[in-house]
Amino acid sequence: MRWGVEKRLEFIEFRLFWEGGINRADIVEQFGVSVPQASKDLTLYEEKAPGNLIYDKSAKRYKAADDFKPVFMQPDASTYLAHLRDTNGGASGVTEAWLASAPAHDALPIPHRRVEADVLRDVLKAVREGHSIEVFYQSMSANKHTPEWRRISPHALGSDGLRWHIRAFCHIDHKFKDFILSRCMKTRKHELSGASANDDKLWHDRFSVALEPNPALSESQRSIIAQDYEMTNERTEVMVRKALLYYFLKRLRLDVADKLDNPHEVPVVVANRAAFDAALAEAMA
Amino acid sequence: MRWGVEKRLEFIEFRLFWEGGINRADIVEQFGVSVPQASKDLTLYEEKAPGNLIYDKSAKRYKAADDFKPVFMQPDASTYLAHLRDTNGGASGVTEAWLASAPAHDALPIPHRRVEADVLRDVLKAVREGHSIEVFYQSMSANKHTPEWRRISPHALGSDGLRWHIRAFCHIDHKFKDFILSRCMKTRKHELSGASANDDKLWHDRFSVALEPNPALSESQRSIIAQDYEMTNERTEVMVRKALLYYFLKRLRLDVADKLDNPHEVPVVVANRAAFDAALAEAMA
DNA sequence: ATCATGAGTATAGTTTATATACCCATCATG
DNA sequence: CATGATGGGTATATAAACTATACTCATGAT
Repeated sequence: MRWGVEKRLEFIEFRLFWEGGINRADIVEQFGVSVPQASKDLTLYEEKAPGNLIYDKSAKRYKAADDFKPVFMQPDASTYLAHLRDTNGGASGVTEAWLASAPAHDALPIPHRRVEADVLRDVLKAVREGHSIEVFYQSMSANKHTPEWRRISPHALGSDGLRWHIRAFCHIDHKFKDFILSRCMKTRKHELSGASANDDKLWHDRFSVALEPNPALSESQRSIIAQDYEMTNERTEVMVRKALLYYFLKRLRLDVADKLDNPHEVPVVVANRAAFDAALAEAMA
Repeated sequence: MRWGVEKRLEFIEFRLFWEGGINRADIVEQFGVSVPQASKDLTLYEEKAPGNLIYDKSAKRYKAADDFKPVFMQPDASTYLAHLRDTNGGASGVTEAWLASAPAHDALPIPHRRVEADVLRDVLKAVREGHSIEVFYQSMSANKHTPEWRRISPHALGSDGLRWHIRAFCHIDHKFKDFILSRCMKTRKHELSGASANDDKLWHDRFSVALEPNPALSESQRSIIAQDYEMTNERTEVMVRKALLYYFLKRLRLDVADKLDNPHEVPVVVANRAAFDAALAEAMA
């Protein structure tokens, strides 16, 4: 089956499963095919997935059968929720919007900072070809009050969940550091690299964070958490690069959770806290 | 032009722009077309976007021209980064992986909890059709030690950035509350709704959070921040539903930033803090 | 010198899709 | 209760897209 046809059948199934129904017009809108072709697609879908499709003459709409069994996709809640998030801001549009009758919804507005496409593109090129590069960078350290040109040898990108940064060898400070992408104003001057990616020890070394359900919760609550996080013996290990450990601490509020948050807001805590703190100290040195 | 063709041209352009080059084989792999068709696509791309494409005979690879000008997509860093994030866990696969020569990268592992597709599907149905529904829910409040059936009238979905919850009228507590999706084990018994979505005042009311660059930063740093966040007079307003205000506080660490974090980690702070606290108190009542 | 690789092209034939036209069932409306 | 609007189905002829196959060319590695 051709790629386009497959996609349309997948779309039909997506709509049936998540929104309960579909019309020819939906297919026409989404893919720009003709009305007869949309008819054929629905007929074809019925052939490939017999019994999933029921035409409700009264509602004038195809509906999903009660015993609907997906064959073109795995029913996955996180996929649907990702579509939902994408319809929210309307900005990025990574996924095509496959949702028609989405529920009322809202995601927390995260004020996000713009990354220049040309900057990212040039950084990617430098990583790919093993170059060093100069970035016009606004540092946030106290003694840097204006942006300045800095030569770096980038080798990877990292994300703390809210924004991406470049992992690079800094030719000024002579060590590997993080450079936040949105603070790179422009780039110039590709040259030979000043360091090997292999030497970035903190990037390659990982610390195994042991998580356990918050002991302040009831036994039943803990077991639910353990189940949700797919723990064994109420324990799970998350491997985190040492270069990302600090962000992990902050993002999951591990530094303040026990003091400031209610236990029911803190499903999991770090079980190997001493080792964690030691690894963090190493990473911050 | 047919939808499938358009998508392939878009793909060609994406690869050229972000990865600097493309081969016929890439198109064949991605879309399952024949080799001659991939050739035709490249020829067609050259027609539609003259001058963008340069064949490097030595490298045996099409490369992006120096003066490359996208015509099938807007060059958008966040789209690329979303692709990048998707290749990370490998789990969801919202976007098709369009990246071949992605840089080394890693996103902070956020331990995430599984949402049952059937639960979400049933909740969506209830929202769509204005039903109430029973969910087998593990509450985290101290006195609820085991999951129990609760009747709710859901009307919307909300996200705090880390996980989604249902916004619903609770038939036990007789008020609107949040029900975290991953803690809904199963659903049953659709009935008539117990409340109108319009009555959920905290959902519909929004508070305008005023953000300003952290005053602890230098003037230059503040002006950079102001520019990044597209502020005018070093101010920007973010409208947040009162029902999400508490999450906003926690996620952006607004409750602890001034005490525990270094100024350079906290680009923005709340400018209308008194009003913010009042709104928050109202929302938590 | 030979071969593998990646690309281009030509031909014949198939699949997919369009445009157009006409038919049917349901339901709301006058 | 006729009427029309809506949503769907189907038939035909035609056009576009795509495949399979086969052969050619240029480059660079062995």
